Amino acid sequence: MGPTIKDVARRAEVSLSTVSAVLNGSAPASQATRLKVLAAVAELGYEPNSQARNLKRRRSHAVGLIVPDVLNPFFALVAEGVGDELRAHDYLLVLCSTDFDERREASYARLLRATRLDGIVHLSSTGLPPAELHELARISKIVTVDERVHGLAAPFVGSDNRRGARAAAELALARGHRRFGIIAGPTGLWTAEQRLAGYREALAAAGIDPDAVPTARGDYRLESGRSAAVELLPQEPTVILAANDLMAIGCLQHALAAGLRVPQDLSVIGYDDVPLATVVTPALTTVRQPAREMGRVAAKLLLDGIEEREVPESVDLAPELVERESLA
Amino acid sequence: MGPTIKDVARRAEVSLSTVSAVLNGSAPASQATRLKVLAAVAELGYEPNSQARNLKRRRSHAVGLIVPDVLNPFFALVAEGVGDELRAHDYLLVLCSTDFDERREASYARLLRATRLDGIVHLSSTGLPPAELHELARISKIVTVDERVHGLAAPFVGSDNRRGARAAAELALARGHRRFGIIAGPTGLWTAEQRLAGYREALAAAGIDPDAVPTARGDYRLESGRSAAVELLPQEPTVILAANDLMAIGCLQHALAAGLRVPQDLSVIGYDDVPLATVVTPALTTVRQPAREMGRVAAKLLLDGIEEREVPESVDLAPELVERESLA
DNA sequence: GCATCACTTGACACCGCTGGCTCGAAACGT
DNA sequence: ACGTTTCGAGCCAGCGGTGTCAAGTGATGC
Repeated sequence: MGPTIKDVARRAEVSLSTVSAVLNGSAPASQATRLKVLAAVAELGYEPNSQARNLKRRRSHAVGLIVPDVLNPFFALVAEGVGDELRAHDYLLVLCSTDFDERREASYARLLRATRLDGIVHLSSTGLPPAELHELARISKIVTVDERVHGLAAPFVGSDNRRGARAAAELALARGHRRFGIIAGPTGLWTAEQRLAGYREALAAAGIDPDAVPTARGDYRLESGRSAAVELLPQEPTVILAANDLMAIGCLQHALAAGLRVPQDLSVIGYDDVPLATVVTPALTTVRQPAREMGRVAAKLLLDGIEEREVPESVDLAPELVERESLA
Repeated sequence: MGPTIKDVARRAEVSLSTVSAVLNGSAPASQATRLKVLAAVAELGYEPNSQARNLKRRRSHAVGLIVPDVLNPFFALVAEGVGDELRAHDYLLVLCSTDFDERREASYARLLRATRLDGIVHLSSTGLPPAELHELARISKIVTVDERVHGLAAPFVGSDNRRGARAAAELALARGHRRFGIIAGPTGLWTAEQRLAGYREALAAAGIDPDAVPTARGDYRLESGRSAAVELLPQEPTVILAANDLMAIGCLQHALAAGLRVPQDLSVIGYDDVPLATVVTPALTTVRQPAREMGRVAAKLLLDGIEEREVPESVDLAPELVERESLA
């Protein structure tokens, strides 16, 4: 075992509390004692045991991040943002990847509850988290990101998905497209519904009946974009609006494989602007969500809450259209 | 605050230690008391405070993962593997993303040292970690993954990079290629050097002088693959061997942009087999590293070490050639 | 009916650190 | 010169558990 505060006290020939006081600056100390203590700390290579400190202070100086899947670059970006903010404040990040599995999420919620984390950043994949999470939320600070969660009274950080989607549709309209196809996200997910609503709103405003637009549902994963394309292409749209980039790319691949030229024969617009969007050919025109920033802000809100500062009910970041090559 | 073991004891009308004994099974208890205790736990919704338990037991039931960048899908896969294994044993995962910055790595090492984690999984980006990490390694269990670390006496989990690279080069040779270009990884990195050695070995065995093969260095990132391509293409190779997929893709993009057809005019072989490899067009022929498995094994080794079981010095997983479309 | 034994149960001393409170001494005021 | 304030340092009681150890219980055997 490493040296304890007791060893330091003995070595510096002062009492335990004096060492503690010097190290935390929690009580005044004379220059002489301070020096003695610091010298002893250095000689011993003493490092305070944060378990003991946390127990006493009833804090853990750590926050959990519940996320469906770190392989998804959007989530990974959010995670990075959260991590950046936490590191800046010397908080630890406990990563919980649920792999879209509700049972795992529940078991994590239990684990985190026992762990007495100071707070949780929650990124839902279902919009309807298990009962355990509500339980956790009652005793722990929590903030939700990106996906609104039903019945969870927690600060929310996201972007205006409806507006972003509307902008995407309007751009396509402005380019002269009239034959649309839509790949929506999973039913019940707030982001998915908002984006769909945004698309439909813009189309309706341009005099196109949204109900007449071929619409397929995907699950936000690449593969589901492919299947959606299979469904949509026979209707011969000139542009497909996809609720996220991964599905847009799946769609793109299927279209390419089917011999269509993109964007000449078919245009595709994604959503999120994940790094991947620039590496596919043609590079994806999409709506940028400031994912890293969302993570950062969420962490900041959480830290504010933990340190009993005022926290806004919700903060919305602005989505931003980014034009690349997949729209003609 | 939530209920403590004291509250449970009072409610069940037994002593503190009885509750503890029942909950941990550390001492025999009659069926009757057990039931009383369990009932009280359920009624109160009691959850043991793991901070207190950890302090007493001198364990944290958490391990740290030091990784350069979770956005890199290879690292993310390793992280998933580590996370899977840890979750199965109810260990927490503390994520430390260093963003390739040695100062950050050092500051994480200090933070982790104070935190008394049970162990560390370390994935180096430099092969030469800061002094703080060596310090940390002295007092903490640690296992390294993928990248060998100089002067760190810790179990290692990786794959045989030399063999994988040789296999890639041999495949190209078998397809009749004679004009090679190589994009190597950063100097000083074990994986990079091993892969380069593997390529050269195979070429030499086929009677090609490795020193005469145009070779560029990249930093494992996509952009560096592009610049390497700029350097290499004028030499008119028919195939380029890249030390990882990201650089291979960068190279691919540049080649495509320069009007070359892949694989007809130029073949490209990557390394790692990240998920991205299948989404680019043409899909990348590459050498698969079992990243998730590596993470899982590393975590397993670490857990074994923590629980004082026998741990092998090093475990090597087998790389595997995966043929797709980028090789003609 | 009483001693013995196997089994339970409860008291208590920590784990390492914090912080309120007390105490002594020096510095100040009148 | 004495009482009062001030400030630095030490004592000690926790934080919420765990696990050892000794005492207590009921059942059993003679």
